[in-house]
Amino acid sequence: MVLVFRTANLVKFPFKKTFSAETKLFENNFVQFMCFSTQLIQWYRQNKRNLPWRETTDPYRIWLSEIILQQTRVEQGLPYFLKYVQTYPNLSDFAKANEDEILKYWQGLGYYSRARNMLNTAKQIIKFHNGKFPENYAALIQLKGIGPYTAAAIASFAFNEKVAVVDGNVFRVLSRFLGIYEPINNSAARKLFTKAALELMNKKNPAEFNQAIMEFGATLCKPAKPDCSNCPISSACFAFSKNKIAELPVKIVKPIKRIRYFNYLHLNDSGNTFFKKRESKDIWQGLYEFPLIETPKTINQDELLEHPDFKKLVQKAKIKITNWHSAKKHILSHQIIYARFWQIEMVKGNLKQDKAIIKISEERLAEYPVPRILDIYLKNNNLV
DNA sequence: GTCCCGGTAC
DNA sequence: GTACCGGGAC
Repeated sequence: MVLVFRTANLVKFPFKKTFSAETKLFENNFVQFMCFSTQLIQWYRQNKRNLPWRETTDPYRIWLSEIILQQTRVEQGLPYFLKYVQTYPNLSDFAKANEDEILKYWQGLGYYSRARNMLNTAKQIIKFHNGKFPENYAALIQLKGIGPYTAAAIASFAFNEKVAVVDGNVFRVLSRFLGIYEPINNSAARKLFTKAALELMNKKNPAEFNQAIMEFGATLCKPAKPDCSNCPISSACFAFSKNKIAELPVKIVKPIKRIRYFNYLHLNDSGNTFFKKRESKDIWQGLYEFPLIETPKTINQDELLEHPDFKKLVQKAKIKITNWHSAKKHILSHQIIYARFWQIEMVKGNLKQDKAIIKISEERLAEYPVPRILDIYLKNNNLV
């Protein structure tokens, strides 16, 4: 399907923000994206799912649906919506409910603060707004549980206010279509995308435009495997034309920092110490380190002595903790390791027989490959 | 099993 | 910036 753009509908690329160099080129070639709104709405009318909250302009029901749909897929949220509407047909019914009741119906949906906030907000509206739902974005966003997205959704769907919804779908659709490389999990992104969405919006029908762009993102311009072959605007789409669909939207990857506590046993057995090669599917595979006891949190001397792994290792040998160090922080791309080195004197007896643990002279420590954090420790203690 | 997705409150 | 949650894709 070829998209025919009418010159009369063109507007200038409305953003000062510099996009990628490619976007600039794209801008020259495809200023035609102005039929975006028309095309999208046309697509929406032909492809929309029939959903109960689309049959109403009752702000209460729209609010209910929008809160339920936060962080939630339509298919999962739908039965909850029906249950709530049936049980509480209007706001005052809802406001009279108690929290247990509301939460019971919410059970399984997750993010339970949404339900608690809803009850709170319902009561607020009864008390401070004479039971009448606030009718504009500014008033809506004051309410608990209603942020920028939900305020825009209610304001446009129920009252046709000219405000753009910016949810995950909108980020995706616009970043792909316009070639916006601003990372969507940056604080600057919302402003930029809100501006973009507002520029593209059909101001005569904000409600339908907002519905359309989100439905489009949810069912066609999906995060993975978007259905570009059936897309009515692919010919004007930056990502499609430049084969950049997979890289948009841009998201800053924030590695999850797993926090771990390592207790390294620097044993001294008359000039010898012990090393163990790391074999498991974990960090530092193949490197050597002191016998390690990993704990879920930081531990003190008594806790170390009582630790089952420690007891298993030492068994009946007589030992003495001669020194310990405060935990050293070691940051990897995806983990934070707090490593504490315990210096322990073997007074009498031997460690548990363990083929993996090798006994080595402290003079020869330098011959073994060790993780950075161990290397630093050994250097600090003049051992390498 | 692991990874990815997603609005708001604080 | 991080906690809150469950589901779907792989």
